[in-house]
Amino acid sequence: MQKELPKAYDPKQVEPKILQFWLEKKLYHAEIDKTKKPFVIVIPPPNITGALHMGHALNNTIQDVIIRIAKMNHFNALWVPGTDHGGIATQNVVERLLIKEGKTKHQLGREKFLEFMWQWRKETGDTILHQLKHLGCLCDWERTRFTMDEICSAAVYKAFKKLFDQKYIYRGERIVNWCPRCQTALADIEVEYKTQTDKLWYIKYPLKEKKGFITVATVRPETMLGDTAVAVNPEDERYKNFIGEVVILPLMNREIKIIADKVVDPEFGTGAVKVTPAHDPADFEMAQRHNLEILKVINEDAKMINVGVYSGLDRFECRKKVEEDLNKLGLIEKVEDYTHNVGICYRCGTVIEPLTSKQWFIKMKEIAQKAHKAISEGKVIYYPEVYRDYTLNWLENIKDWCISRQIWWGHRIPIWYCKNECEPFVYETTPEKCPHCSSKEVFQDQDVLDTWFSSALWPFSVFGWGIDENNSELKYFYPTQILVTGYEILYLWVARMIMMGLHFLDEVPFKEVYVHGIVRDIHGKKMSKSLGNVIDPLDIVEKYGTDALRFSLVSSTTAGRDIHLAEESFVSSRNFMNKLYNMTRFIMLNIKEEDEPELKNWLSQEILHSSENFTISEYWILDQFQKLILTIKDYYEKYLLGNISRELYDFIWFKYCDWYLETAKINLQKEEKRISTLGVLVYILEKILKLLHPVIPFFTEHIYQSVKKFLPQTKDSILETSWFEIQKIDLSKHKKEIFIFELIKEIISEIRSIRNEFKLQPNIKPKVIFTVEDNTQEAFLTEYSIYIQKLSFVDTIDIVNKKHISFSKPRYSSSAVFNISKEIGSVELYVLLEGIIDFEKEKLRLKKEIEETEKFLQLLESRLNNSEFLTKAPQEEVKKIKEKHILTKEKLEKIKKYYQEILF
RNA sequence: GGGUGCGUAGCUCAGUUGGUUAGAGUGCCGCUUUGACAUGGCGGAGGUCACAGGUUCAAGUCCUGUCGCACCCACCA
Repeated sequence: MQKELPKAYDPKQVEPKILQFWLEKKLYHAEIDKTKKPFVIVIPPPNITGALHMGHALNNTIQDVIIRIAKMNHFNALWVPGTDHGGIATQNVVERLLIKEGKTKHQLGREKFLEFMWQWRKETGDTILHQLKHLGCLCDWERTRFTMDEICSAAVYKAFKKLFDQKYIYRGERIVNWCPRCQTALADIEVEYKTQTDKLWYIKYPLKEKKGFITVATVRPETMLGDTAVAVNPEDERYKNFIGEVVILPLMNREIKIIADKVVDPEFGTGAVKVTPAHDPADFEMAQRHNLEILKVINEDAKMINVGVYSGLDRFECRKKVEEDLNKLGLIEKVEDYTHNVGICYRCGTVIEPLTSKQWFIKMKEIAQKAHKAISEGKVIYYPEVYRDYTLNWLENIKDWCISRQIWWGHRIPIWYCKNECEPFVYETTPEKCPHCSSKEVFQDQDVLDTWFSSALWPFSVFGWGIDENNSELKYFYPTQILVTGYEILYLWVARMIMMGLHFLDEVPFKEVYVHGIVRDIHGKKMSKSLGNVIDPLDIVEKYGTDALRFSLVSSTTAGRDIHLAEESFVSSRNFMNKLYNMTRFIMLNIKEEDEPELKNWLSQEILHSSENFTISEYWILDQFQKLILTIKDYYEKYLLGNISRELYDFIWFKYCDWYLETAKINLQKEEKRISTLGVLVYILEKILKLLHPVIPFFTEHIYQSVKKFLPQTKDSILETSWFEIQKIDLSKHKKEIFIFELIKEIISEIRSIRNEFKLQPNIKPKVIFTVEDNTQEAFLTEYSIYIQKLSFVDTIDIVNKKHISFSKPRYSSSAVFNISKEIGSVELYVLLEGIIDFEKEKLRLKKEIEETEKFLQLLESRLNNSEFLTKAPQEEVKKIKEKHILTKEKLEKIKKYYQEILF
């Protein structure tokens, strides 16, 4: 390293070069290697409409951390990237573009529109992958897939064909959420609910055989035109005699039956409910159970049909008309206000019309059971665990999957119909003739598959399952190791991958699922353009650097919880990068050129492992480092990546820099200590870099390249080294040194505190006196007083052995007592403040200290007076409290005595 | 309506299996340009751990209830 090093770290200088280096070395690429265990992640493919947002940044950073750790743990790590065609969402985006150009998709027609889609996908579809590359993501770019590319489409076709042949796929007239504006069925998940207050109408339906009425309540009177029954609860005493009776449906004058069904809530309304199977999901189910007629009275444009004079009216106009007509007939018993949820289209806000239509479904029950079993047996492990139970619960209540969508963008359903109404058949391309009647007039289903159908196959479609299910890549890389995802697509996607993986390959698609939360703003609100609270990851990269972005994201995560992000977080991470940079800079600037061979020699001879001849701060930092490693190991096993980052931050900043580095400065002054001090500095630096690398890859790679020349064993890239190495140094014989350094730290903090309390300017260096009671104490204080002197900015340190010299307490001073250990006893510290301090302030300070100490003593005594504590608490605990009690008591007496003296 | 999670310093959050006087970042106050770093250093103020009970020698941590917030599922006329 040059002498002229900038004082601040500049990621913009570093990141492009490092990225280039990785790409050129192809460190991202993995091939089949039977000597190594594979560790595979498939990316949750981002939608091609997407520009990178914070959610992507989080999701992919986590994956990158995991894949880099795997690589550094010497697995054959592979991360497969790709994008998703995104169905409705993408079609919408492009449709809006077209509208801006004054075109609609209907004007263009299907073929032209799709051409436009593909063109668009070609131009903008991979933007997000480029952005991920710059985020440092170590995806195998040579394996980039797209859900509608040849490889993945082959899988879609094969899966569809198999499911069809196995009779899992069926076509059914089912009730779906229909958006009359968008003209398509919507998945349940695509329906939003809005709370609104409407009128609840109580309508009297005349009985046919008897006199009187049965009254039903509804908020949608127009649907009564499609009623095919009235239902009551079988247990409802009021209506027991009505079951089986026939009523005359007003306005339509149709006869409909009164049936009994236990879903009817006797508490609601009148306890009797009108049944409109074609326009209400619950009623539809009832109709299935009771074999009711399903009468469609509202069409796809939300206009009334099959209802005589009402036909052609809009559903809301019709509502008014029905109300009027019922009023005229005197059939409205009463009207109440009623607040309820109304389903609306998540895209346009139009009120959803549930209606029946022909859709393709997959029978899910059997397939779900296999998944349920596998998850219960622990074949898929969820982090955090709660998500396993959510998934199991969902699988238990699974419904058939509606896989047809009335849009154009997607995999067109490979079903063909024949003019002669033969059985529909599956054919991948255009068939020449109907296989049943050989008619040449065949036409393909108009619909496309739900976008999640191809997503569900993703973990194996990317390895070419669709083309050859026995290919060697699939055999080697499948099942994958871990899937990283947000909890919002646990059912839509994750559960379905598990089901499809088990169904087609008889193996779960991944062994582990890492579930993370959603990135929100600082107040917990979702980031959205309309709220104006979006933080763009690209802006953050620009301002603070990629590593700062990554570090903030990773260290903010805690097991499955949402992240509340504020820009300050990135400032803090940027500062940490700078701290890291300057800490390295300090070490580099202290290594002279002529030191290099000696230093390298020192590091290679593993003198370290002999665990002799270190200073106390070195024993201490090596001990702290050992503890850090064990903690990290523990966290890694539970994938607590946030905790790992926070631990590293604390260790580096508050231990390595604040304390060890400061003492190292002192040791570097001593010629005989120079090399060993530099040695320990570099030893820990190297290991820190490796541990940090998965989270902040650019910075660590950059520094590694500079540190390399001192290291005995190196690789081209830090990625090729080991993430994790248990330290081989045995520190068990040096507990005493470690303990002493802790004590020295305390003493230094105390003196600093006293300095601040009396507002001593830095140029004022007071004298400090320690009183000790024996030679042991004297010896160690003498040995280490240099640390105290330098780090707390004091002039001289006198050590008075009370055995030999009589000692009278200095008048103007501030004191403290340090309990070294039971064996060694305690030492007293006096900071001489004569001529410097305000005497009155000192009295107040002492008074406060006495109060605090008394309070603490009381606490300890109350414990020791508790006989049950003495017998039931662990012995160690009791012993600790006892020791503490004795020492505190001594301390209190001393302070009190001193306080008396100072009062004259 | 059913379920889950959360409520700890002004703000955002850590806090393992219950065990000394509850921590960090940020903000605030004071001191500080000393040869790694002012994107820094040192010190400080600030918390009845939502509330009420209970279990325990001991509860931020376990149990019950209440209130508040968020989300998931269902969407029942």
